[in-house]
Amino acid sequence: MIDIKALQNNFDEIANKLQKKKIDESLLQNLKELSLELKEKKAILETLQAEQNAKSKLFPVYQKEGKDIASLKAELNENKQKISIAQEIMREVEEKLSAIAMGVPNIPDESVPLGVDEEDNQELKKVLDIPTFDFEPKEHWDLDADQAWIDFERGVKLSKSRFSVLKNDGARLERALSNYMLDFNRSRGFEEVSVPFITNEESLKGTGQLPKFGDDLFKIEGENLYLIPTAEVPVTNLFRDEILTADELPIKLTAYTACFRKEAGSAGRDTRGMIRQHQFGKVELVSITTPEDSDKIFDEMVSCASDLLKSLGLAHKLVLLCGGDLGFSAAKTVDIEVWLPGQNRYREISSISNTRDFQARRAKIRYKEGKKNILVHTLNGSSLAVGRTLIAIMENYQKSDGTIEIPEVLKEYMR
RNA sequence: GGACAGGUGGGUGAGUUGGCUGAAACCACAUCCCUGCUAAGGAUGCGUAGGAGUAAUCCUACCGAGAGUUCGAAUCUCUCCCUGUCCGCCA
Repeated sequence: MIDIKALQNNFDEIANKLQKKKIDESLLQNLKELSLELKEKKAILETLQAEQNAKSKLFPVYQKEGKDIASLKAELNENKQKISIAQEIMREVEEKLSAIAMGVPNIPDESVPLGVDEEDNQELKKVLDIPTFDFEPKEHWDLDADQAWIDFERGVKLSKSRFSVLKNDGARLERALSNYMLDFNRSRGFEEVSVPFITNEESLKGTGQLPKFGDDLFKIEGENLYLIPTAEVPVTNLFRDEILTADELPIKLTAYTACFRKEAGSAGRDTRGMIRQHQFGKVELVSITTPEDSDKIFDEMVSCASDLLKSLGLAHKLVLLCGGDLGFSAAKTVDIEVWLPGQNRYREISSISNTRDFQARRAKIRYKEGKKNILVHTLNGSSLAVGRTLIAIMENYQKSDGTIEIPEVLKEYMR
């Protein structure tokens, strides 16, 4: 959630910054007015409540002194009516306010470039040269005809389209990759956690997937529970409603989870192959930091993911997302795109975001600085999407005879 | 899933004939004093959120969540959630 108080005080500045995400200024104006109205209505209610409290305390006194209670009681009964009306009014304003506030995206950083879509993203750097082949490199689904690593048909039989089954060395490679990634991240100071793949509504509100993006989630029928779209949800929410101490920070965690997405807005896109599945494995990085440290940790996370790809010998580039391409909760995002020779293009394989205090405000994650409680910064990033890494290895390590070499660092994980 | 017992501040734990209890006491923690050495003693402070005020301070809400009864609820009623124990079931 954005800082409503800041919106009251620096309206123009915030409205201006949110232009990058194409947010209508009238919506913000509405939000500001509602917040001021709420303050006003709340003051009215609190005055009435104070009166009720004070006068209620007179009852035992009157009784002791033998005074008449009836008139006082009548007076307070009347006041009680006023209170319930004031309460109703306040609740209405509050609901309107929170409905809008929960739907306003995070404010982009100063450094985020202007732009409407991925065309306007800014390339930061390329890492490793793209490999050359003395034959025509195949796409992973063609390659797979020889390997039989991925069984698309039977994935569909078991579930539906956009599900697949891994077999043979494909299945083993997936597990090797997950293990390797976790070990790599641990060597960079990220502690491993294992979390539920199903979370409740509160958690999804905390990280920003709800209430706005419910269509992207698989909901469990009859329960207030959802399949997680990313480990970011359970791992960040580990600290929801908590007040941490300064010396606990930064908290740096890594977790492997399956991720589940409806891909509601992606009809027809990437229907072939394993690029866009309803279920995929991902190793995630999550950091909880002080505001001062969050830029530094962000860079560490980007390096971690980039170095991981480098260690696998996979050429990639780092891209700074423009305002229009930035996600709902992110103030700043760097995507990492890996080179896929078969497709002859770079494809997203990781996305690292600093949400600043946006999620922390929603999830009430704070830390103690002296006597004050300060919102932490939360950051998350993939390191990496396992399925896409598998594809990248297939396409980059393919031989002219259709076999696939295993990257050196993974060999010990494949024994 | 069934039966019973519970859910109070960082922890332990008082508080049921409803009313100076937002919450005793103890522990932990922080600062200071004393003392001096890996101990002891003393003083003070120590929940969250919002609002008013330069500030001291004051007001409101919160004792698992929500609703209700009442002039007034941590204390009574209802619903839900969670924890423990026993039973059932199960990797």
